[in-house]
Amino acid sequence: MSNLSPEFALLGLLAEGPSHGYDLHQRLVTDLGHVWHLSQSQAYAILKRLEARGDIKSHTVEQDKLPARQKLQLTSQGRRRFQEWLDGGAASNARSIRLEFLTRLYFAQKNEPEKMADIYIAQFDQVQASIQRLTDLLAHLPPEQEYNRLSLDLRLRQIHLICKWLDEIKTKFQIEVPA
Amino acid sequence: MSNLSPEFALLGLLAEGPSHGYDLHQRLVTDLGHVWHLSQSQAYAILKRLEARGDIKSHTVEQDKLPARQKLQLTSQGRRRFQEWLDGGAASNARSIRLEFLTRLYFAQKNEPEKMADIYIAQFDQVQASIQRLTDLLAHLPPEQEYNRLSLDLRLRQIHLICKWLDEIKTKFQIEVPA
DNA sequence: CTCAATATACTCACCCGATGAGTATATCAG
DNA sequence: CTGATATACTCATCGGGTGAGTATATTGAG
Repeated sequence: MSNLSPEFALLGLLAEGPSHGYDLHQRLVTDLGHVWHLSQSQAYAILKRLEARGDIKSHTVEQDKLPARQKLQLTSQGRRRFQEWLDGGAASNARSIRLEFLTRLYFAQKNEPEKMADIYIAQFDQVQASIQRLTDLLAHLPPEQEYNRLSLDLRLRQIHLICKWLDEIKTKFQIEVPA
Repeated sequence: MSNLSPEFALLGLLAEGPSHGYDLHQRLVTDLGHVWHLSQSQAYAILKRLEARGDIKSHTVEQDKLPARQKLQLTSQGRRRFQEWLDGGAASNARSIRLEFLTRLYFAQKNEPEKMADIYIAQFDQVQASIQRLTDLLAHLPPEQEYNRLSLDLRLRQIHLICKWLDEIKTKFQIEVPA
């Protein structure tokens, strides 16, 4: 998968009730516009793909005066895929943590706040694993590889930074983590 | 452009002398494999595009035993484009700084070390501008936009981190910056 | 000696991400 | 009444990225 588009964010918005492309795009921009940057046309493209995959189904609704809409609904498969994404994974690099973790938290807070702790913990564990992986890589990197070293070094520090940021999020949302 | 592929890295390697796809890919992986992650097929795809654009020209060279090669050379346009990239721009977000700035520095150190300071300064200035931009955005963000705020906040901190990292690079390479 | 792994060199089919422009109608403010 | 903004969606085009396939040559382990 290694999915870095707001595909699941759209699925999640649609999980709150049937809607249509224009509206989903608007809502995503309003609520998560500084998380995901999504053009209108790209939103439609993703929705089309989701429909082709069977996560969404659509039918045309005529309107009195405005152009017809494609009313979209989640299929049960789509709902399952969204739940699996929400419960299942955790992102592993800086960018995808910012995007995916925040999106997971957003939907959890809205719909099932009791899940926030699980999401937090899964992400925290993943971050620890990344620190381990990058530290090992750095330790075994031949010393003459200066530029590779600088790159890995920055990545490692970025992950450490995310650790601190996660900790503040834990406090902010009063997430209880078992010792 | 907002180009986030190792296009210019390939151009830069070719600037050191005519070569062919397989070799360029190998060298990129060896020297900058933890900066750019580039599959072989993607390397060929980029080279093809560069040829279509007229930055590269190729001709077939038969070999005794091994498969024929497409020998690649920079055109004068390609050389110019590479120089413009090297001298011209500076990346503005965390990821592209890691990728592009390090790549610029790599080629400068190899071929024209006196340029390192200019590249450093251009990047530093760009980072200051990003800090300004993100700080302003955050200041004007409505307080109810929690998730947008968290995202911008992380981005801002990442840029601050890069500031420190840049400073260490300055020391490491003994770059002299006028006050 | 032989066979399998590795190296050389490149191609192809496919999908996803992203932009920018275009289309058409409706409403609202000045 | 006119021009900006909102509603609603389409299309062409490009670039990024994967995974598998093709074909031959060399090397090394048993």
